[in-house]
Amino acid sequence: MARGENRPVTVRMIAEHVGISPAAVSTVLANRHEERRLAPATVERIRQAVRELGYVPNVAARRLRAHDPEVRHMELGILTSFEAPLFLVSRALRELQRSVDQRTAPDRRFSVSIDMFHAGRLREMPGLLSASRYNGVIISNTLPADDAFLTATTLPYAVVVQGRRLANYSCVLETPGVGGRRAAEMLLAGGRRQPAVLIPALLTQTTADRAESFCAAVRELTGRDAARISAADFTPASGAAALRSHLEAEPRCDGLFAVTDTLALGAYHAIKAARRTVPGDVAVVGVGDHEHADFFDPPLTCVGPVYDQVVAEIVALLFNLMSRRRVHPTEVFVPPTVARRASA
Amino acid sequence: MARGENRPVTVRMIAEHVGISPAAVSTVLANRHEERRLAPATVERIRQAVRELGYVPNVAARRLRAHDPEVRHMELGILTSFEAPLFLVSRALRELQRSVDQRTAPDRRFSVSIDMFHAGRLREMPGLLSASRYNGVIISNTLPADDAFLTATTLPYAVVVQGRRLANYSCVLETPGVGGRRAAEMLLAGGRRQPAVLIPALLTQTTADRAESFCAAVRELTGRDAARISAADFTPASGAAALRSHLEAEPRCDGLFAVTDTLALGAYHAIKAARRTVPGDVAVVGVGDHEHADFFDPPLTCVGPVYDQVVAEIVALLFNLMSRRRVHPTEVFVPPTVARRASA
DNA sequence: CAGAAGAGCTAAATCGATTTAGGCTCAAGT
DNA sequence: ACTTGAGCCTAAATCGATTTAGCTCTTCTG
Repeated sequence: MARGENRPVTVRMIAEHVGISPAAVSTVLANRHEERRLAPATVERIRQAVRELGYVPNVAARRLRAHDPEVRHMELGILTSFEAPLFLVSRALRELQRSVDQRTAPDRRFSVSIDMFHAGRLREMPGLLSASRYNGVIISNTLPADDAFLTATTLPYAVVVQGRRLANYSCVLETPGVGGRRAAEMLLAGGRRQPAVLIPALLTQTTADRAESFCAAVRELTGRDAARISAADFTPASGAAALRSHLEAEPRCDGLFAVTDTLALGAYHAIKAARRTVPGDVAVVGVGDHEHADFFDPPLTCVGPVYDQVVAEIVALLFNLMSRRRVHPTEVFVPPTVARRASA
Repeated sequence: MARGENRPVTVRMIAEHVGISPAAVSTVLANRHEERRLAPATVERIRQAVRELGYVPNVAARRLRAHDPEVRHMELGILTSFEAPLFLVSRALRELQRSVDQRTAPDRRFSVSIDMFHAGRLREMPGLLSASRYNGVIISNTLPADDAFLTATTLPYAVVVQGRRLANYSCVLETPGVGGRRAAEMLLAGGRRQPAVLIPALLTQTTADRAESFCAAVRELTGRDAARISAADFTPASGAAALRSHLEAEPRCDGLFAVTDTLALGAYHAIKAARRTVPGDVAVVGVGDHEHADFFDPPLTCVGPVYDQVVAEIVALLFNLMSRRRVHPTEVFVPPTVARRASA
């Protein structure tokens, strides 16, 4: 395997290698050699060369040439991190697809895809800066490092950021300062005296805000500080581990705000393992408008924005940006609501 | 909004509209008019025209022109249906990304994205047939209609199909005929006399096989037929509803094989709502190597292939196909294993 | 007033693949 | 001997955007 000097293999290179025209190579690659009557021997030589040289088609070139010039094609993407739960993203995608299906016309088509980056390393995403991949994107689940990168950059296409405020970007997010407060109020109104918040080590802006507003509200309403329990990541396992330690250190803990549903699942496990009950011994409030929260045992009381509404706002904004009907960055806030179930 | 005769707006059209060269328009679009010293008035006229005409850049053209000719770019996709749970897909994506990160070199980059289709309507996916979107794809969660479409077609790029056998495609799937049998054996060995299987209305091939092999094994081992409980879809809610009816009609039901984890979650709910216990009154076996199954209450015993192994096989196959080291379709079977937990 | 400097813009090549129209050879038919 | 046709292949245009090299005109300098 030679490296370095070997540029990507093109149709032209194959043609030269075989001593034939690019047209013939293209014909074979498209499997149209029969109708175009290429000699079987030639076809074989071309195929051989294709294999030997390790040809990989350039999809951009193919698309450019192949597309119907009557149809305009819009490429939309949802960018999220590998580390984030895909669940919300899939709802966003579904909703985006719905909007897009409505707008699809004979002369107007859309492609929607999900792309993922490693949390905190959005800047390394290939093609992010080049405007050569998307007509518009939704960016979600960024960490502060990603936010800093975005703020320092201007992406040359339509962007809507979900779940955080960023200078110069259009953003859709939960009204800040409210979610955590609602959770705190619920727990305290339920007579809990030792409320704690369970958070992952890496916080997105919205998650951090939830934790902050929770702690602020607890302090304001009780004069004491809420415990902050830090889990290694978002998984139930790390949530369970973190809560287990906490319950040992602080046995009087009687109320919990878990900032993701996966952490809440782990928390349930730890609470039950410690032979306590939800909500009898420990009340739990989760986050979001989770489609499975009803099936937690007990069903999980949640605080969060109605997700469909968030997505609808995002999609509307994105299309306005792409059509340039809106030029300046806009912030849209969706207030969190409480879905009262059995856990608090 | 005129329709029909209006072809997509190109840079050239804007240039003609303004009475200037395409180069100038391109300069403005790239926001490089300062360094290239375009007159502010001209810039404004161009911007105006861009807005008026509703210009949408052609990303394929941009990419073709913009890319570094030293670097070969491979586009990989994971195709799955909107209706399927995204959870497994996200693991596949993560694993694919890992492989891809390893293979990334200065002269070799990859893009990986998830694309979704409506279950049963894969054929409507734009760009599927044209070879102008992907260098290689993994197709997952297809329904019989999609399978039929695929069998009748030859996609002009590397394809690996997950979870079903299709003529002329390379496939990776759970060893057929085994998973359901294991589930049946476990339930029967646990002394269950009235085992049932809970399935969604729309069955993928693997899911259907699990249900079949379960029923076959029950019949073989007991001489009686297992009950088939059909849920409207994959959601916990529909699983709960279906099982509720079943428990009313068939109160002696004491063992359940739920073919997806979401259905199992719904099943737990219905069983508890009927004031029965898992596994005391009803033992439950789920499917897969689910990262959250440990945190179900009680933890869910599962039958299924080790998912990481499945993904590893898929990725290996895909790369072999793309490099043309393997030309003929191959089938890879991954045997299901049992993860024994508390529910059965 | 010649020449330089700069402002403002354009022509044309280019990215990689596809496809249309047509060219050349040789054999068969008249 | 001349046409016809089949077989096999090529030249060149094309998709839409970007960029380099360079052109023209004005203004300023010495």
